[in-house]
Amino acid sequence: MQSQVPDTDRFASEFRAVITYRIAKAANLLNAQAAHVLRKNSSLSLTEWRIISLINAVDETTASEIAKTTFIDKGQISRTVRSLADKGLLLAQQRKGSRRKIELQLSPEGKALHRRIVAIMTNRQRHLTSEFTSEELAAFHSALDKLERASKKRDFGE
Amino acid sequence: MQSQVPDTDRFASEFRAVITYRIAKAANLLNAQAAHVLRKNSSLSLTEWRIISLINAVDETTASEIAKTTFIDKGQISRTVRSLADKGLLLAQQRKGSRRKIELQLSPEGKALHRRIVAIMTNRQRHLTSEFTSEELAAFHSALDKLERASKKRDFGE
DNA sequence: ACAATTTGGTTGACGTGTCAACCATTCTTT
DNA sequence: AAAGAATGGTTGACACGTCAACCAAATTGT
Repeated sequence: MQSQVPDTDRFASEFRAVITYRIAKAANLLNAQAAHVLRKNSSLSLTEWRIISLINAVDETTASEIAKTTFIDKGQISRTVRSLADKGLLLAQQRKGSRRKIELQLSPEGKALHRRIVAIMTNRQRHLTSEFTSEELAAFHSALDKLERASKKRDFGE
Repeated sequence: MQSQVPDTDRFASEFRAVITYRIAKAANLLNAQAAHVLRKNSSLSLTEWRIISLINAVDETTASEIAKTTFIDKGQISRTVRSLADKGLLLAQQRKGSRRKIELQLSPEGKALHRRIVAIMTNRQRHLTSEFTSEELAAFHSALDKLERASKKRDFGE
C-alpha cells in the first residue's frame, strides 16, 4: 500500500540531480578509500601522499608551485613538507642563487616509498575505472573541465 | 629554446589523467564556491545548508536517516542540528511514541531561508551545467554512479 | 639607490571533519 | 521477563583544512 522504497532512499531521488552534492559525495568516498589504503600500507596521510607524488612527477619543485597548481593551502603545504622532511622522505634545501626559494625533492627513501605506493594506487585507479569505456572516461574528464571552469567564477549573475 | 609551457602547468599533464585528483579538485572548487555564496547571502555554513535542504526535501526526518544517506558524520550532524536549532531555523522534538528518535523539521524561519537560498543555488546549478548537453549530463551522472560503487569496495585485489 | 609592491614561506587561531567511546532506549532472542 | 544486541544520539579528542597576519627576500617603479 505504502511506498516500497526503503526509507533511506527518500533523499536520493531528490538530490541525485544536484550535481554539487553528487560530486562532493563521490569525492568523500574516494578520499576515504584512499586514506584507508594509505593507512594500511604506509604511515602517510592523503595530503602527504599527494605532495609526494607531485614532487615525484617533476623531480624538484617549490612549495608555492605546488600551491598554485593544486589549490592546496600554502600553510598546509608548509606543514606537510616539514613532516615529510622529518620522516626523511624529502629533502628541502635552498635553491642556489636564492635565499628564499626552497627546492623540494624526494630522498631515496621517499622515492622508494613512492614506487611502492604508486603501484597500489595505479591498481586502484584501474579498479575505479574498470567499468568505463575510454570514450566515457574522456567525456568524464571533459565534464570535469567544464565544471572547474564554471566553478571559478565566483559571481554568476547575482 | 626551452619549453613554452608556463611552469605552473608542469604537473597538469601528469595528473590530468588521475581521476581521483581531478574529482577532489573539482569538489574543492565547488565547495569553496558554495561556501562563498552562502557567506555572502546568509550566515550558514555549507554543512548547515546541506542539512537544511535535506530536511526540507522530506519535510521531517531524523539525524540517523541523514547520516545513512549522506555519509555525513553523525557527530557532525548532531552538532549542526543543535546550532541550527539555536538559530531558530529548525525544530527538534521527540517523535511521539518514542523517547529516542528526534523529529527534525524546518521552522517557518528555516523554510523562508531555504526558499531564499535555494533560488540562488538553483541559479548556480544552472550556471555550472550551462555548457552541458543533457546527454553529457546524464553520462556524467552515470559515471559518478560507477565511481561511487567502485569506491565502496575497500579491497580491490590487494 | 630608494620606496613600494610582490613573492615564498611560516605561523597561529579557529572552524570543520573524523573517530571512537559512551549512554539511554528499543528490539530481538530465549 | 531478562539478557544481549542493535539503534539514535551526544560528547570529547584529535587531525586536517582555511584564513589571515606576518617576516624576509626579491622585484619593480621612480
